[in-house]
Amino acid sequence: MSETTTTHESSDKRLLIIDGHSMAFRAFYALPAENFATSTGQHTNAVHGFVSMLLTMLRQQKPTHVAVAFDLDTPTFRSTEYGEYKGGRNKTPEEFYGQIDLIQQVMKAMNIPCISLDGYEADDILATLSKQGEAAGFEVLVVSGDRDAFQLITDKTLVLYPKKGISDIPPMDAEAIEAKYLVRPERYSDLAALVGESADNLPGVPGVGPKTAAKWLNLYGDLDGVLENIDSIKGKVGDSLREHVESVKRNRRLNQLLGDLELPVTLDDTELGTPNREEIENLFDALEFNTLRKRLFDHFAAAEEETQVEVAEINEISVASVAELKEFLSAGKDQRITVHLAVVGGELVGLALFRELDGCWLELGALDEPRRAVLSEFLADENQPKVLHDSKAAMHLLHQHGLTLAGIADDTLISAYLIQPDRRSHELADLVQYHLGYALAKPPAPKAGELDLQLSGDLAEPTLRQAQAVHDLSAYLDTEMAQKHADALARDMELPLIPVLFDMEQAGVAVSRERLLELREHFTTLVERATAGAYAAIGHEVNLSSPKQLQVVLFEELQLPKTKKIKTGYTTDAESLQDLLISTEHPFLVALMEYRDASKLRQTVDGLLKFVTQDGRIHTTYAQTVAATGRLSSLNPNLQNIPIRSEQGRRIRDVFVVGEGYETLLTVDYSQIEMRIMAHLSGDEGLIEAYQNGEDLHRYVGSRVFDVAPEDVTSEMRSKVKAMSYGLAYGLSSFGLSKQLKISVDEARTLMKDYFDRFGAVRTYLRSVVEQARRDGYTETIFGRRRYLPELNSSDRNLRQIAERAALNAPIQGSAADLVKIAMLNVDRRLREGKFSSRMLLQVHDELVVEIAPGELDAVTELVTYEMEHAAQLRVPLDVQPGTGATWHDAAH
DNA sequence: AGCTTAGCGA
DNA sequence: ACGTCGCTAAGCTA
Repeated sequence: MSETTTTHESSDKRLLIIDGHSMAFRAFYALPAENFATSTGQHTNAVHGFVSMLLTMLRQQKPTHVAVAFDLDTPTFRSTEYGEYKGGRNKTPEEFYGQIDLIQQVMKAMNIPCISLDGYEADDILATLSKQGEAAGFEVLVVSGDRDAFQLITDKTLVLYPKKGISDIPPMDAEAIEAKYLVRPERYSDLAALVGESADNLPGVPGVGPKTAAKWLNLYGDLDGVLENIDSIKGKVGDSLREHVESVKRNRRLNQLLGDLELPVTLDDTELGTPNREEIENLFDALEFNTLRKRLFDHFAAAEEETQVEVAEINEISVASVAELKEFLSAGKDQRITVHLAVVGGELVGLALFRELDGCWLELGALDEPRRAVLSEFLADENQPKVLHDSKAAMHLLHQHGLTLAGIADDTLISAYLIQPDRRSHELADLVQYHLGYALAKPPAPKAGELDLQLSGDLAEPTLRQAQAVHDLSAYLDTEMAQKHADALARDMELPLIPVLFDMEQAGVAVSRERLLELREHFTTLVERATAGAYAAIGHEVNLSSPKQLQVVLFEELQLPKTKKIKTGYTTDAESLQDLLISTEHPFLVALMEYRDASKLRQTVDGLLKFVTQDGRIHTTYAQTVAATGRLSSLNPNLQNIPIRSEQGRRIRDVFVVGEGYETLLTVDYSQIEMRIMAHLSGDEGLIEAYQNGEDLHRYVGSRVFDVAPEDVTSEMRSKVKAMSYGLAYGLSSFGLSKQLKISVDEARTLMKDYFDRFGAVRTYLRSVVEQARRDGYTETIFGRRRYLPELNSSDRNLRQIAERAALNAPIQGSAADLVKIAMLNVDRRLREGKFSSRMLLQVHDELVVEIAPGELDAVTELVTYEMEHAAQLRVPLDVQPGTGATWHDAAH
């Protein structure tokens, strides 16, 4: 019997349900009627807009099933109960007549079912279909301009609610509703009943707006609760509510959508097929739709070929004059504009701007001053939302040309990462292929050494194509993010962090080149000394950096005992060398280990020297979309792995110095952040109490595990429980613990049992994390960052166990990463608000390094300490330790 | 160019 | 087989 494993990455069935009248009206008002009429005088703007919008959604959302619901003119149970229902609406414009019928004809030709039901409204059909879809395992998208649809929002159902026009239709999920109306979607109808809905001619309680209604609902649970407690509501609004209670009850009856209707179609009937070509041809001939005809057939031709998705034509707009450029940019006011840079050999040469189907190309070298000024203002305008792929890199490139980038509304690199944090690459072309299903052409690469003057012209088309791809990806990934509840994380954490990281990278950290050179000499001397010693010990030369050659020396020449097996023979790693030294005391091993240590440190110093720039500083790059747990990583160079543990290694930290014009360096780091998160997540009373009482955690745990008084915990006991406590967060086994502590497996097992006997909630928590992740397909941090681990259900035991350890660790490491990011955002905000000149330079997972401007030390220390301690309210206090000094080493404590 | 081994950090 | 997440360098093989 075969078993299908469910993937949680994305559902393969997606149902798109459209409120036909609602969207037809949107389209009607978005396009001028006078521009869309056939030669016989039939207006077609609503039809055109509707079909265009539908095609855009098919392209962006890729539904597998589609249906359109329409109201009928006949009375509904609502108008029967309440004669004035939807009364008072303006008369339907004359130009609208006949267009609904035409839309239905197009739908029929496209083999998309139109559903109406006598006595009910389209909204009830949406409700019924979304319920059916959810039950059948679909991801459901409801397209409606009617707020009543919000009550349908669930984990699996989103509402696409048009903001304005037909191009900006953001997905609304529970978080979005809550942010806007302060109640969960399931309470939205209660709120609407109190507030009233003018579009339906349902008057609410006078004097009661969304804020008051939300306050009541959150106080009493729901509308029934409000009505039960109606007499305890004081003041004028209370009187008003009591006076209008009957209309509230009526409103609630009327705005409840019916999800259990008998429909004339089944879900299977809504499966998206191919259009009837002949019918479409005839219909579009009559409607005089030609560009739309091509778009429609291109779309379905591509869908049919599967691998070959046709991409919409780009309407390239000339921006040769200031007026044209202004026009392009202002036509998109309040609308997101995608910006994509063309880079040749690391140099910015031009950029493409794109919105919907319109795009323009600007070559930087050919830009006159007036247009440059317009572009510069556009890019820097915080209130002009922009969409990019890798906006931090773009900020650096633009900065080199004196341009500032702000107003980043979306970054597809971030979106793709939040949806699939385990993916190693999020390159644009890969994402387009994976999510949108077509191959994005690469811009022509320049021939080595020659800068072709024609090249810039050749770049316009591919760069516009890339901009279009970013635009389409953004729409698709935004929906995916909403579905996976990553939208708030993007909006409130990752996107705001981009400019903060940019500033840190731009600032860099000052280093003493002199000390680096001294250290290089020093470590070189040590390397040479160790090398000579090693050669002397064996009587000949050998490449001490070659594990392969070392294996020959150790295991053949010297006949030392074999170490742990690896692919290429036997390992020569530090731990094994140490073991060999203990058992054989061979002098070669001493020299080899000294060589390893010294050459590693020299290599670190050499690496740093390569990255010192003209300003005497090192500018690392933070990768925001690499670590699957949500951490940042640092590269070119990596400043998150500068040695600290060994005495010799620590000396490297002295080369990182306070910059000219600044007073000192401040470092602030979290104390035991991951253990505190473990205490919070597990809710273990013992751990929580220990932290709340400010005890030495490892001593406290040691006293419980070994059943002795805290003062009798020996340093050996303490280090054992410390290793165990940390190991637990990584999925440590008793075997691993025994190896680490060099004790027997039995002893390790007993140790763990004693630990869990005293801190049972930790075991319960760790088990529940894996269980939950196996069930849902993902783990989640305190702040809702998910990591998808499909291999928890793998039949390969090895893969499964790796995934289990990742599942144990991800919420802990990830929550810590979230906390630090929140702290960084708040520190950055307050440094700017307070007009401080001090600036954040480095983040090392649980530590922030700040360069302090003269006179600001006390205030900034206080500020950073406060924001790190208050990044979130956990069940245990967050403790941080500040330190200051002229070098990174001196600032550490 | 890509893999393997090694070692540094949280 | 046996603890998570990263980055870089060197040797070696292709």
